Amino acid sequence: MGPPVADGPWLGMRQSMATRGQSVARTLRDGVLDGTYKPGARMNEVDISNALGVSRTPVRGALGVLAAEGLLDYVPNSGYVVRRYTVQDVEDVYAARSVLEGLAARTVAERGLSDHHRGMLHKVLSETQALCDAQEWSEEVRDAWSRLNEAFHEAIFEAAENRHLRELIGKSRSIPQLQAVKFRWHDLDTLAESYSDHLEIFEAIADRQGARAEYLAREHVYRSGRRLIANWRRFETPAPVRRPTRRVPRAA
Amino acid sequence: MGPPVADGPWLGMRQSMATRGQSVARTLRDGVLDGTYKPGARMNEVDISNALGVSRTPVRGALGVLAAEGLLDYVPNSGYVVRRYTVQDVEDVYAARSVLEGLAARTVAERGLSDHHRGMLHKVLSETQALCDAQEWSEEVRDAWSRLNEAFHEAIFEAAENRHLRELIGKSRSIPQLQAVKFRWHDLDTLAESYSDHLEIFEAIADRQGARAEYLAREHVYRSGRRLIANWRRFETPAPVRRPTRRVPRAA
DNA sequence: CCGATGGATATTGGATGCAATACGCCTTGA
DNA sequence: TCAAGGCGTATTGCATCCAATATCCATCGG
Repeated sequence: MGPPVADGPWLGMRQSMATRGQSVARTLRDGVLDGTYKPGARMNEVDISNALGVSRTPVRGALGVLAAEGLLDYVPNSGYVVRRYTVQDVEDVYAARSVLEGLAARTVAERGLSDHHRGMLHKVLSETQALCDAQEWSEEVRDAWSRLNEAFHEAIFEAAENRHLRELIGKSRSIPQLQAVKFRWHDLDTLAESYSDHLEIFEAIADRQGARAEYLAREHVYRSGRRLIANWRRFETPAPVRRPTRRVPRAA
Repeated sequence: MGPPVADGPWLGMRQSMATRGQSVARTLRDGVLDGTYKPGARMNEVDISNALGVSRTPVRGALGVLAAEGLLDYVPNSGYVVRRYTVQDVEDVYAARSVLEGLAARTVAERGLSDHHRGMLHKVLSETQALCDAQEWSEEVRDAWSRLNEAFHEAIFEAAENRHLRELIGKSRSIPQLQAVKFRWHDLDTLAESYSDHLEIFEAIADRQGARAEYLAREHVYRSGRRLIANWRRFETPAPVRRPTRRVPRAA
């Protein structure tokens, strides 16, 4: 691990990027979102450096960025800790998300759907309906539904053509452990319910019913939030018995 | 400027903070918001280091954070540039802000005002009324009004007790040059109009009229946004004649 | 006269070493 | 037995050095 490093295929990097710093940031961000790094966990710079095969410099940069994104808490001279979202936090996030998605839906309804976005939404809805009609439930179905749900909402944000709105929604979707918790308790009934919501939202948008689209989107997100909140506690990592201690005694 | 640095009173630092990195971040953030660093300007690490009397290390950290906050654009291997907000961007921001402030107002109306927040709002409104009644207009009046406006909205966010909402609103208020542009064209009429808006919002909240509070807040922010947008172009820095070039030839 | 090409150089990216800080633990005293 | 203080050490903060990269500019070829 000398200075030049010979640029081998860095193990631990999920994808090559422009700079090591960006690469590390992406790796750590994914890790926080999917629960690899659990809420309350200390982000030790040296450990991460060793794990990713880089020096502390890009790691420090990445940690600062993730803290600015709200994924980590930073305590000067102490370090970075994965931020813990309480049930209250999740409620707050979804309250905000619901009005933002409402805005997106209304905007698209008023602006009108382009053929491109109409096609995308139609495709997503068709596939979702197929999933519903199959009347089967499995890991694969759940993942497929997760992706379709993502795609539906994503298409609406994209059609709204509001850069700032995208950034805010992105922030609202960046919750530690969210990927690990979301959809975990879903079943065929909730799938059908969500599909029906999506269909109504789409029709309202297509019919350029701005106020109705906004209301439906808000309500849809609100209900999704309720489901998530009802299950959040069950997946919470246990409370921090001791305050996040600085040093973890090594095995040796 | 040797390694130990003897910790003198660093010139250029506006306030001492826990770490140099935080201090630099705050200084640069203020500079971007108040227009000291103009949109499109390159943030040269060496120049900033020299200006602030620190090494490049904390500067680099701060730049990464500001980029994550959306104040700077980052191009790998090229550097950081102050993000340029077009009229479209400002429209987008205010579209989002209006629904977020609407949410805040509705939340407070439904939750009910604590005595503390009721007192704060009352105080702010009284002072604003005094400002209106004086029927004078000056730099000082404008600044006072700016602060009172800030305080009014801030009190409502605080009363909403929604941490995430606060973060999102904060992001929506972080626009380069905003401090330099905002309120610049205001006069006694717009002051009176805004005061009247604030009063109505307050009364709706106090009367626990959630839907009405939401509507009024949305509309109020929307109108403020219209005013800002109408004047944004006039204060825009001229278009970048050449693409943001990497190197600026020195005088020597 | 204009476009391509190859240094020269400014600037960023990253690694390393050292200083500063805070935490854990042990000692000491009552 | 428990509280207070000091020491050792892990860890972060920062400065500096070197490598990598992109831009600029001069030169060259057409």
